[in-house]
Amino acid sequence: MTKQPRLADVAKAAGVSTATASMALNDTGGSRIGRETRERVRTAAAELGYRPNTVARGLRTRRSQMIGFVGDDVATTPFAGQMIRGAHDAAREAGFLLLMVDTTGDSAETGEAIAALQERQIDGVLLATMYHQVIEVPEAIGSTPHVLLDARTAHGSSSSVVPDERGGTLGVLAELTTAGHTRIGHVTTVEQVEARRLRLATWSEHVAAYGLDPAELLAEGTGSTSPGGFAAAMRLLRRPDRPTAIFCFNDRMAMGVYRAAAELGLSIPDDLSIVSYDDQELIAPELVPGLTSAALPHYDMGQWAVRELLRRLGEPDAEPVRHLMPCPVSRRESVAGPRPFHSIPLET
Amino acid sequence: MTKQPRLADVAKAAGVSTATASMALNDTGGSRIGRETRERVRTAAAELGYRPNTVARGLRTRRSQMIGFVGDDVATTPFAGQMIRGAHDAAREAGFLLLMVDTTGDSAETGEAIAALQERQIDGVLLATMYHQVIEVPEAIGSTPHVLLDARTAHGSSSSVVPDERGGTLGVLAELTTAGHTRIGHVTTVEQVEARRLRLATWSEHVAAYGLDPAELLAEGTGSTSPGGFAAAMRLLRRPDRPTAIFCFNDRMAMGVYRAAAELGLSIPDDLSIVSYDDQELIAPELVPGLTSAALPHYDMGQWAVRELLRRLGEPDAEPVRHLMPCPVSRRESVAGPRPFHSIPLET
DNA sequence: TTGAAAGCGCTAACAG
DNA sequence: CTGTTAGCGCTTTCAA
Repeated sequence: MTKQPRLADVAKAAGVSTATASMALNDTGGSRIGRETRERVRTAAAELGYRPNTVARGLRTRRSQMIGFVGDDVATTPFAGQMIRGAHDAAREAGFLLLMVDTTGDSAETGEAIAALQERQIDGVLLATMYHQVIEVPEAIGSTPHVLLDARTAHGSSSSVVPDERGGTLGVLAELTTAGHTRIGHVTTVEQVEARRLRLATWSEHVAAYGLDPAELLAEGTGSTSPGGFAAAMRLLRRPDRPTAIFCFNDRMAMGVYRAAAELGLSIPDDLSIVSYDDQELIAPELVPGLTSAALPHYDMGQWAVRELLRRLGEPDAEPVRHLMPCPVSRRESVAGPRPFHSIPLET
Repeated sequence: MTKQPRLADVAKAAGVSTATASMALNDTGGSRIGRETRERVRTAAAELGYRPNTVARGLRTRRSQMIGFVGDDVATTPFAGQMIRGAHDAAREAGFLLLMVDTTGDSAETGEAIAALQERQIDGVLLATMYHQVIEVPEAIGSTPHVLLDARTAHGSSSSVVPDERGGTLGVLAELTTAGHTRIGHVTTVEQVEARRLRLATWSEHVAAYGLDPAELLAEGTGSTSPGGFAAAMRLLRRPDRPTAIFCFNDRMAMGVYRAAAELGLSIPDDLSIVSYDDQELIAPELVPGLTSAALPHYDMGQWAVRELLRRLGEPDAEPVRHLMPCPVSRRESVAGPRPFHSIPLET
C-alpha cells in the first residue's frame, strides 16, 4: 500500500504482458483478448487497487480527460456557480475533470489562459461569459475544440448555447396576459446588453400587438440594480394611465420596483402585478410576495455545453450548433388579475 | 505554425542538445549553462513560440502544476465563487491551475474525486467546505499535501483556514457599543453549525459583561432564512423590555428582521439598530438602509489556502498551521444611537 | 490470441 | 560548460 501500483504490477500479477493488461482494462483491441484473460487482469487490478496514471496515458494518447473552463468572471456573478456545476456534472459523468481559469475579461489574460490550458493538453475548452454576450473567439484557441457558454459569435462559426430570452419573456408575459393584463409596463436598464435588447424587443412586440404604444409603458433605470428599478418604477407608476402590471428586466430591478410600489401605497399583486427575469435564488423567492420570474438555465447550459464539446471531440467536423436553452417560468405570488378600475388614486 | 514546436526543435535551432535547452529554459543546473548559450536558447524558443509540454514534463517530474479543489458544494452557496477566485488567483500567480471537483458532500463521491485528482498527478489538494465546518480528512487523501479551506479538523492535524467568527462578532458588536447600545439582542438559527456556536458564545459573553441576561435577549428562528429571522425578531421585539439593537446570525435572517421592524412600525436605525454577519453582496448593501455586517473573508481564505499549500509543497514536514482569517466590518447605515427613551410604545 | 519493443516530450544522471 | 543516455507509465504498432 505504500506505493501506487503501476500497470506492470497488474500485468505481473495476472501473468500477462503490459500490452495485454492495457487492452484488457481498456476494452480495446477488439476480440484480441480472451474472456478469461480479461477477467484475470480485471481482478488483479481491482485487488491491487490499480488506478491508471492519466499523465502517462495522456503523453501517449494526447488526451488528458480534462476540459478547460475559461470564464470572464467566475466570482462576481452568483450565477456562475450553476454554470460551472452543470458543466462539472456532465464532465464528471464522462470521466472528465474541469480545469478552471478566470480571465477577468482581459483579452491578453485570455490568451495566456488558453495557452496554459493547451500546455496541459486539455481535450477541449468551454468559453464562458457570465452574462449573455456576443463575442469573438480568441485567436489563441487555434484548432482546439471549443464551445461557447452563455455567449455566441456573430457568425455562428462555433457551437454555442445561450438562454432563450425571447421565449422566457413570452413566458412571463403570458402569466400576465392569462391573468387579464394588457397594460403591461417594462422597467429596464440603459446598459446596452444582449439581454436588454432581446427582452425589450419581445415585450415591445407583445404590447404593440394589443394596440398599445410601448414608449408610453417603458421606463429605464440608470443601471440594472435595485435603485435603478426604484427610480424607473416611480416614474412609470406616477403616470396618469399607469400600467396594471410591470415586466422587470431582472430581479434586482424588481426589488426596487417592490419598494416603489410600497412607497406609492400600491399592494402587490392586488394593485400591481410584477414579473421579472433571472429568478435569482436570493431575491425572487425571498421577496414578499414571491416574485414570478423566468429562470436563466445556467445549470442546463453548462451541461449542454460539455456534452456538445464531448460530441465534437468524437466528430471534429460536425457542423457547429447554436442552441437556445429554454427559460422556464418560476411561478410565485406576484401576479393577480387587474383591479376592475385599474386606476388607483395616488396620494403622491 | 502548423505544429507545436518541441524542445528538440528549439535545441536544434539553437545548436545545442535537448538537455542543454531544457536547463537553459528552466534556469536549472546552476552555473552549468553559459550566459551566451542561455540567451541563444531563449531567443530560439521565443522565435518558435515554444511552450513546454506540461504533461511530458509531469511524467518525468511527477508534478503537474495543478492543484485540486475539492468542494462540497460549489454551486449552491453564492460565497463559493469568492473562495474559488482567491484560490485561483494565488495559484495562477505561481503558475498553477485549479482542477475542480464538486462532491455534493457525499463521502464516497469525495473519495472518488480525490482518486480522480491523484490520477492526474495534482501536486496538492484544497479541501473546501462551503460553510465553516469541523471535519475529518478523508482517508483517500493519503499522503497528498492538502489544506482545509473554511474547515478544520478537531485535532489540528492539517493546515486550515477558517473565518475569525469571534473577531467578526466583536467587530459588529463594537459598532453598537460605540453608538451607545447595551441592550443588544441576538437573532440566531436553531441549526447547530460552527458559525452559530461561535457567534452566539461571543455575543453571550459580551452582553453578560454588561450585567444582562443573554437568555432574555435571544431569539431563535427555525432556519437561517428570512422567514426564520422574521419570526424570531417578532418575538424578540414584542417583549416588554425589548433590545435597542439586534445582532443577527446572518444577512438572510437580517432581511426578516427588517421586515419585522417595518411590521411593528419601528424605523431602522432610529428605533432599532441592526448589525449582522456574512456581508452578502446581494443583501447587505441592497437593504434599505444598508446593513452593517461582518464580511466572511472568502477571497482571502482561498488565497491563503493556496499559498500555504504551495509552501507545504516546498517543505513537506512543516508544522500544520491553523489560521483564523479576520472578518472586517462593512459599515453602512443600519446603526445609530439608541433613543433617549428606548421603549417605544408598540401598537401591536 | 498474446508478447516485445518503440516511443509520446521531457528531465536528470552520468560522462566527457 | 555541454552532450549522451536512460527512463517517467502508458498505448500501440509489429511480430509471433
